[in-house]
Amino acid sequence: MTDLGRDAPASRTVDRGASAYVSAREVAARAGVSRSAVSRTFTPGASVAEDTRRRVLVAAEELGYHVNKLARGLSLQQSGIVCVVVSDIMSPQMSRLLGILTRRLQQAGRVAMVLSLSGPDDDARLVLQRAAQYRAEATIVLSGTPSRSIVRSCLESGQRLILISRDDPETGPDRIRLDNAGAARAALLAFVRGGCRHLAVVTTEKQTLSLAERSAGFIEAARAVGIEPRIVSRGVSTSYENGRLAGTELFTGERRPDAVFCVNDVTALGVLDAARHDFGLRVPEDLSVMGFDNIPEADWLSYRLTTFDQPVEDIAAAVVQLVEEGRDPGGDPVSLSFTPTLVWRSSVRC
Amino acid sequence: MTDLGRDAPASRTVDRGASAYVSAREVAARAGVSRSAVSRTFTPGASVAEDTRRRVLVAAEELGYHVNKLARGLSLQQSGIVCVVVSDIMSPQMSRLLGILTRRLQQAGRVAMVLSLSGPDDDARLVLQRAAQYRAEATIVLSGTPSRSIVRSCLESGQRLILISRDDPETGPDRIRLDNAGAARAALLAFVRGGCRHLAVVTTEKQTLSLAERSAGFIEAARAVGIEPRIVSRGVSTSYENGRLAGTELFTGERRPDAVFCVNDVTALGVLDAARHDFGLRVPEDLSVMGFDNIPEADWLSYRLTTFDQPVEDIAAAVVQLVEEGRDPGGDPVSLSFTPTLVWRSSVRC
DNA sequence: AATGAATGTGCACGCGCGTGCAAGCAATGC
DNA sequence: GCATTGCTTGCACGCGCGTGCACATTCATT
Repeated sequence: MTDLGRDAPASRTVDRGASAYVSAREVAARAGVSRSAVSRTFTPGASVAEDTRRRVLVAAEELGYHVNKLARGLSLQQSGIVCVVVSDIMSPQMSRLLGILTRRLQQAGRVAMVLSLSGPDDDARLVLQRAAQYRAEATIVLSGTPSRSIVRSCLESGQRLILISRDDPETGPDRIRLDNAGAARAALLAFVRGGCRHLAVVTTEKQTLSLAERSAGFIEAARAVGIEPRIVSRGVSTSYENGRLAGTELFTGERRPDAVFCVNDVTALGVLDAARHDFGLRVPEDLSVMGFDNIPEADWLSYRLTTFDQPVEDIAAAVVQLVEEGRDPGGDPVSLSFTPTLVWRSSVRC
Repeated sequence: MTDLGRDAPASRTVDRGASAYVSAREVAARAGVSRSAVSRTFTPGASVAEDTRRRVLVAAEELGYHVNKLARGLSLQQSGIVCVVVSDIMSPQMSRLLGILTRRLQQAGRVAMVLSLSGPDDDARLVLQRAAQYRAEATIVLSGTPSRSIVRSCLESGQRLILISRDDPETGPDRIRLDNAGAARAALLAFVRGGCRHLAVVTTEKQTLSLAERSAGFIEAARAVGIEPRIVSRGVSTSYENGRLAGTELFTGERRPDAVFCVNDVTALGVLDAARHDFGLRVPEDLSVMGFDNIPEADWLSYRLTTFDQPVEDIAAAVVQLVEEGRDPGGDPVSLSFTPTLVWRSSVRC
């Protein structure tokens, strides 16, 4: 009565040295119940007698049993896996978003699978294919701009796609966006109010949607008040080094600007350092610099960069909610927009 | 002869709005072959006639089929999933390592599942449990210090554990370590050669193995040459803010140190900023500061921090190799050690 | 023409799990 | 005493896949 079926008549594949995970059948054998009972014990809401439940739990504990979520996902058709596509994890802003996202997904009972996008657009397809192979409940694209055909084929093959600050608005996937143009207008307004007239904008040669919106928004707003800003784009990615190079270019010639709007904090810090250390400019007396993202470094004493904060927590929360809701097949794709808030520090004259 | 079995008599579950992924059976029906043929087409090295192979590929393409790696993993007993346990993704060093790691894992045909460790040690168990549930081929622990009992129970339940700079050497899992003590000795030597005699070390109250080794190594080395360094530990985590606070404490009193060794770059930058901006000290004339990790920010113009570079690429490569090799059941756990290299910049007098 | 080898294909099983269905059992109502 | 109800439990099936085995087919060889 105590413990029958002591020796597990489980299977013949017992001696697998590597990854010898315990299966429910072995637990069942040890607990002297059927495998169904084990399964029910670990299924919330299933009907199991308190006695058997306890016996199963004891046996599971002793054997070190863990439900196989892969198999469970197979029958339930939901893996619990959410893929997150990123290219530059190292960048402070991306790692911030990624961190918050994984944490929240985890709290929601999901798990984040991070897919790195190495270089060109081409492997966007490979990465998304990977996501499909693991039957991701949703795929969140933080970096890279999958071509429209790729996006369509993903959607057709049953994948759930959530683009964050990616692509143009007319395609099919759910989208989360930032009011970049509005922020850029606010930036211009701040510069003008501070008395700056010689404006410049620093961006990169290869622009993503976000970056393009920011620079274009700034340029438009400037023109609307009769100012034609200088535009400097350096390098492919928004790095500190490219920011410094852009700054060097800006400050070398004659018409030195008195205010620079950077599409990105890291770039802005590069510009800032070039101004101070390479050209001996005083910020904000000689020069105002504004960034975007509000990365932690922007608050450091050496910089105190005025910038726009992305509501990362809200964005992550929205994404998780989208994932949890699921997607109704016929329904229109969701499109959410968030507003960055200006964080005043001391890199802009006011 | 062209295409028989046109309408897929697949299953009754066709109308699943959400995540309607295509299965091999439907592809088989469309291509007019058996499901085995489809399976073999996507299995490297399996025997398929060129003709059927093409037909299958066409059908798969049309239907948007992707092999279900969950199911494949179920029968092959290898999921391709590698879990990476991290707590502070936001920190530059962690995100650097994580980025390289995910990329290399991906190149090796694996996929990284990131598990965030929220706060206390307690949920280390929950997180590792999660890894087991997804039948991770290996679990790489970058943050958090799972208690020995947790580690043992993980190993017993068949999990493959790789600890990076974690735990003490006597437990069972594979380990990758850094020669922190050696680096600390080199740091001291550099200070002494630079003529510094009033030394200090900045660390945190809650130390991980790495941090403890660094501070202890420095202290020992200092005592070996007859110097008793001041020790300041601030806060729980190694953050910029805690570094700044530690710096404030160091520079406020009488016996101001002329050299500070920080267990961490981010902390060092906080100390540096406190020294320069809050106390008007000149670096390196009045004060030498050394950090650890060589994060990108350390190379920025405002800091130019002398620090130790972790061979992140090598570490990641070693981890991937460990994962690929598998673990022979009886064999001793692997233990690898790497050596950080001193990167000279201009925050230390020489 | 007959035989052997070689190649390709389908069948059926198992991987670990959830669950509908029916059978078992105890408790309750008449 | 019997019928009814409610709760457990085991059986059996399917989720999507890889693969051993047997069979069909083709081709070269004797």
